[in-house]
Amino acid sequence: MEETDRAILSALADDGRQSYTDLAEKVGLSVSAVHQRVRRLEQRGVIRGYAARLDHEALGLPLTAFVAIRPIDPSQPDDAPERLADLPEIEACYSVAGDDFYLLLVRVASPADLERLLQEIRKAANVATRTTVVLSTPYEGRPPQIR
Amino acid sequence: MEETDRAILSALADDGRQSYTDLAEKVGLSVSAVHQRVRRLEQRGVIRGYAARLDHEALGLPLTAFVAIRPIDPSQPDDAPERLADLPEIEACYSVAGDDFYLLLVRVASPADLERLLQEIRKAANVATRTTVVLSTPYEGRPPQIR
DNA sequence: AATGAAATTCTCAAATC
DNA sequence: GATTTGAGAATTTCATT
Repeated sequence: MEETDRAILSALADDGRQSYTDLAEKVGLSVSAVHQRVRRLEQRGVIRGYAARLDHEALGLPLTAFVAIRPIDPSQPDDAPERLADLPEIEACYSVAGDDFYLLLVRVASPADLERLLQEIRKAANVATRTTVVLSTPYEGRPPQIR
Repeated sequence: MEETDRAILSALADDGRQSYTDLAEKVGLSVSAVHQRVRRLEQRGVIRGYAARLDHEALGLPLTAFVAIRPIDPSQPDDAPERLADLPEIEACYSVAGDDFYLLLVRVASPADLERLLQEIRKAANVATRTTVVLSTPYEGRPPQIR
């Protein structure tokens, strides 16, 4: 990874909607050179896309939790991620080493909604759940180390 | 939250860099009406910003882990998040209910780097760590439920 | 990687519903 | 109060050097 590309990626991680004009000034290249580099980073898959960063609280989803899940019957096929994929409260699903099989990151409006979601998760994937409620989020979504 | 705003937020969560022209077509309004709504959503803090979604593997950070931390000495002031804030491998820090105090999401290049990072975390914040390695990520960063 | 030019988009005013 | 129209400014995009 080259110096200029790193600068471009850092700038776009911080503000994904800034103009190529601004980007060009920051990295010290012409607009078209920056444009070409961004195109290449997109095509190489280093940049996977762009997303608005939305405020969960403002969207009415102030409650975040981690839900560790484990199959009730470990002999059954393990297709929990697919079975849970259309529950929109689930932001992420990680397959993990250790006692549990998957770790889910979920966002809900209230404890009542969390209770309902946990029931849905257990039913949909035939799993036991262990939930860790998030009390506050000192920081989240920080840009990855670019080197 | 109004129907049109929800459509705008969904579209921008999916592609944060699309033009107002495209957005306007999707939500069935004029370009300037969409522009004004987006401005308002930004000012209200519903849209907190825009970010490029970067590929950790392409950036040379193929190893993800969750690190639960707990103070060695619970009588000391609890300022772990600030003490850990300048470790760039830490993408997120959640304060959680339960046995642990904080849950960190970290990205590193290798098991050796994870080992080094854990030592740094323990030293910087005077904490014990319990680490859960992520084996794969069925999905991550899905858009929040917008209603 | 830079230049230059055409096509598109952004931005903001005033007018309209 | 929200949306549309219209026009000038800025940006994106691409061919050429």
